[in-house]
Amino acid sequence: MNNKLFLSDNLSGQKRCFEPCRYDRITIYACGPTVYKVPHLGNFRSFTIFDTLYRFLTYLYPNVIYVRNITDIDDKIIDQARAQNIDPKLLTNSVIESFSMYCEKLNLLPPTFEPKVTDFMNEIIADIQTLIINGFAYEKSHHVMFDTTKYDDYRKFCKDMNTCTGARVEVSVLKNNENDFVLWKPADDFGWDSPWGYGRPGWHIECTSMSRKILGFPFDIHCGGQDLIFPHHTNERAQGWGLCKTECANYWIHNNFVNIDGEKISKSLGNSFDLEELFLDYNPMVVRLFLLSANYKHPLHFSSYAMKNAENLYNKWHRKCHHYNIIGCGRPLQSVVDALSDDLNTPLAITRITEAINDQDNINSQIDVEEILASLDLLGIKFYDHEIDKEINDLINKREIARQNKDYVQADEIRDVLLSRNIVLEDTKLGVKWYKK
RNA sequence: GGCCGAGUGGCAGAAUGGUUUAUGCAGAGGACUGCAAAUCCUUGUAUGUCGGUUCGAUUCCGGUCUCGGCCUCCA
Repeated sequence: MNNKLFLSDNLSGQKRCFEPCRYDRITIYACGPTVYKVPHLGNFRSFTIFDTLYRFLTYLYPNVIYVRNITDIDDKIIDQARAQNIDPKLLTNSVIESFSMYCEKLNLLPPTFEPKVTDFMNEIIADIQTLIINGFAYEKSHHVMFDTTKYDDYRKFCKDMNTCTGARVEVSVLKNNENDFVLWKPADDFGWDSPWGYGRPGWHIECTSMSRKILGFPFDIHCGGQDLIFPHHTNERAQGWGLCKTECANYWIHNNFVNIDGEKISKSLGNSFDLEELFLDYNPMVVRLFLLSANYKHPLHFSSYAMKNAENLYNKWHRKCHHYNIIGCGRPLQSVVDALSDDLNTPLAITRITEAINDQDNINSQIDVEEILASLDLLGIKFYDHEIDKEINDLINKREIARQNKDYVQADEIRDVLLSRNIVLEDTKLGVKWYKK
């Protein structure tokens, strides 16, 4: 492997050279959505970043297994379903459908596995039993709690974090220790039978059971939003250790948030908005480019100005490249590979692509065009398909005839018609070019 | 209160112990165009603050200020 990949591992707090467990089987797990509501732009930043990581790992290694789960049982799902007076399954299916549609629009590759929690209930129950047997969990009033004092390394993620004085914590009487957390809890309805009664799993055990079953411990990379560091990933480590006496993952990657008006976008803050609204104004590829325009560890500020920036850049790329529809051949630019190798530096990769595109000589060279297109593919950026092109090209040809006849009225009419469909024309010495606004 | 992260031009956002600090957008002037658009050429503006290390720091270290995040809902 010529290119060494460096990743900021949050557990060690250091940027480390990536050494996979096995070169022939790279394993990566990303915490996916809880489907009580369609994920918002901030959620999709995470999925887009890890999709890009998946794409890059796939470029570097022959076989990459990418797992992104779907949490389809949870208190919020129950609450939301009750509020709408519908079956939770109906709710989750509908949200999953929208989620999949947005994933497709944003050109997120399907993960190798996309497990649902409800399909892993046997594994979850078995894992909780194992934790009890191994002495890491205790049963109390039909609950099963994880005993955090049994795991010496519990605080590695959050070192000296004071968990007591934060005010938001109410220590339940069920807990033997303040950090203990729920593995299983009783449920009135929407539950499963278990040795501890009818109930459902706590939030953290599901990812442990699914990742262990599908990937095995330790797998290579565990990723998610930075709000998951504590408690979710902290507790996953504890559970993994309790089950297997091993780390569950070798690298922990966390992305920063999308901010709007100086605050993170969040479902609970109520400042999130549906991607559908965004897609009315912007091409999904513009949204993807925006989401990759900042380093994943840094906050990304959402504004119409920032979106406009991304749109302008995308249009520029499109204008220069979309006529070269070459797919699946060529290697990406070395400069782009270098940028991504350094902790997935997507803003720098975007810069490198722009530099290459700005260099007219490159555009005249077929091989370099392929390099640019392969680089765009690494970032998951694509242009349009030929079907639409044909209709547009027909109109453009009609307008060219009008222009040759100096019938500028008709020529401008056609241009306006296309413009109303957000197609912008350019008359160049090499012919007419168009791009989509 | 504890812990973590971030402060770069009008905006977004990279990089770097050193003669000239990207890239894109926006601005100004010019070329080109049936009109445009795009493109090309020219062009101005920045490293929160105070110290320290150094021949030299925006970059390393320390203080400080500001902002954001986590502290059992969260990507």
